[in-house]
Amino acid sequence: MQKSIFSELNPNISVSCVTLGFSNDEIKVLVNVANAKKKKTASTEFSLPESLIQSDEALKECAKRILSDFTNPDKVYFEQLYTFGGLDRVKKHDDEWLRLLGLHTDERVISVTYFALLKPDLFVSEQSLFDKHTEWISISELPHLAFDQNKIVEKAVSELKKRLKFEALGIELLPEKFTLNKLQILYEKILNIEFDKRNFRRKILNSGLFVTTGERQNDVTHKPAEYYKVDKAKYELLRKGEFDLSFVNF
Amino acid sequence: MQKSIFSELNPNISVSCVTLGFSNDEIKVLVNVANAKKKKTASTEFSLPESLIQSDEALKECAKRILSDFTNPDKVYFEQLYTFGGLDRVKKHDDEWLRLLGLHTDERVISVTYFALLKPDLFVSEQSLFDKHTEWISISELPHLAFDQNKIVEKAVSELKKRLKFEALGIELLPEKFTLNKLQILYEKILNIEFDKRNFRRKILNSGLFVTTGERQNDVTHKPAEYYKVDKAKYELLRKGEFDLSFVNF
DNA sequence: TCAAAAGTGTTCAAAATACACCCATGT
DNA sequence: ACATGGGTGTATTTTGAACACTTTTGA
Repeated sequence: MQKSIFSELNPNISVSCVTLGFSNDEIKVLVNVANAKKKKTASTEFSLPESLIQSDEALKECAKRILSDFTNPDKVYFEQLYTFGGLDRVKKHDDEWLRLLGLHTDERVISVTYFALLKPDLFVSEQSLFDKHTEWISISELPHLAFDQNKIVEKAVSELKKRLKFEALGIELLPEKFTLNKLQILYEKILNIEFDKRNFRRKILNSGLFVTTGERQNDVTHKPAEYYKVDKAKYELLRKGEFDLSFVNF
Repeated sequence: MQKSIFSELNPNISVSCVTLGFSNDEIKVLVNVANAKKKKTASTEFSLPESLIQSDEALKECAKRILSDFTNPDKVYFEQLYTFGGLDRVKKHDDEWLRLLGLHTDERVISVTYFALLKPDLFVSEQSLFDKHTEWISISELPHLAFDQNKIVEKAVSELKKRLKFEALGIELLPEKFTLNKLQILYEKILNIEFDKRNFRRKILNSGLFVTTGERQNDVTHKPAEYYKVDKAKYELLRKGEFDLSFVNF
């Protein structure tokens, strides 16, 4: 962050982003690592990307600014999650982070959190992440994060879970084209349950939300799977509440 | 509000409350009326109860302080809804309201909104509400509210709708004892659909969440209905996610 | 005896679940 | 030829939806 931005920051309001992704069949979250260039120790400090808000900046713009560090915020699904505003938050803060953020322990800070879902093609490269001290960490092995951020991540994951059923939100984590098997694994990882392959496929296809691309895998050492994509028109209707997925019960 | 409180207010953060109730078989919302003592005109100003936050006050405490004007905040169900933080909000503000709140049009304000569900026995009297310039208004005939508050009310109602199915949240709007018919009307008004009486009763009773009190209506000019109540233990589990209502599909 | 709401069961259609084998590909 | 994941159908059970009459009370 440049000094010129710092000078306009509102010291009472910050925005944090929980960014979720799906790679190697795992749901992952993007975190900053304080001492990424040293080797990780018990005291390695992980934290969510965040920033104080600028005086003339809408909350949503602030979230975009944070996301723009590692993706194209205009192509990413994100929305507001929750606002944390207890008085005890600041006292729990790690001094190093406070300094990084330009905060004083005697100021009350409310944190507006956003959650973002990244399709794999919007990932920045691992090298670029490394340069930024940023890493993908699987939510099943999440370390302790700064402040009360573990709660925030939990909330984001539980929101994703809730909205998978009626809004099929999980597809925001998949590339444009995907096999039904990847989709099933995604659902299984988010919901933490396993599905029967035949029943899963039937329900998915009956929903009418997915259509085949006609393309198939190649260079795989087994029967190549067909690639599917989302029916964009139906997905739009679904997000607007004008299309009902409720007959598909996972 | 006293001056001593004003002096500690943070001018950038406000809290608003959407308070919902159920009376005369209608879902209602509690609003402040600017000129309650004059007769209502097209220019009558309605708005949600709100306040700037005090510098040393948690968001939740601020919501409680607002609610305490017309109910006992310790006995009321309430939770955070959404945070509005666009830059255009202030410019839309009505000057009179700005003055009441002690705001300046050139300050950015983010509004953290809460929604509260009041059981009928926690209502303050109509007279007391009148003295406070506060009224219950049916959500089906909601007038224009100040700022962007109509959106906030819509969001609260849609949250209630979403969570009726899996968390049975609607019962926070009912008294301790209620007939299954009242429960059905409540569900119908929230979801805006009608149910078959027999199917509704079967599903409700199969859910295991409701138990009979053994008491019946008296002084009614028809067959007296049985009073039911919530099985508190199961309701607790439900709220914690450890009890599943998903087999009851409304 | 009338009006008004309470309470109660069955039938039919749709959806969920459980379950096992053959297929296409690269090596 | 084999290892790997892809792809398919049926039978059973469970759940949802539609539907109409009798009961109890106060006036």
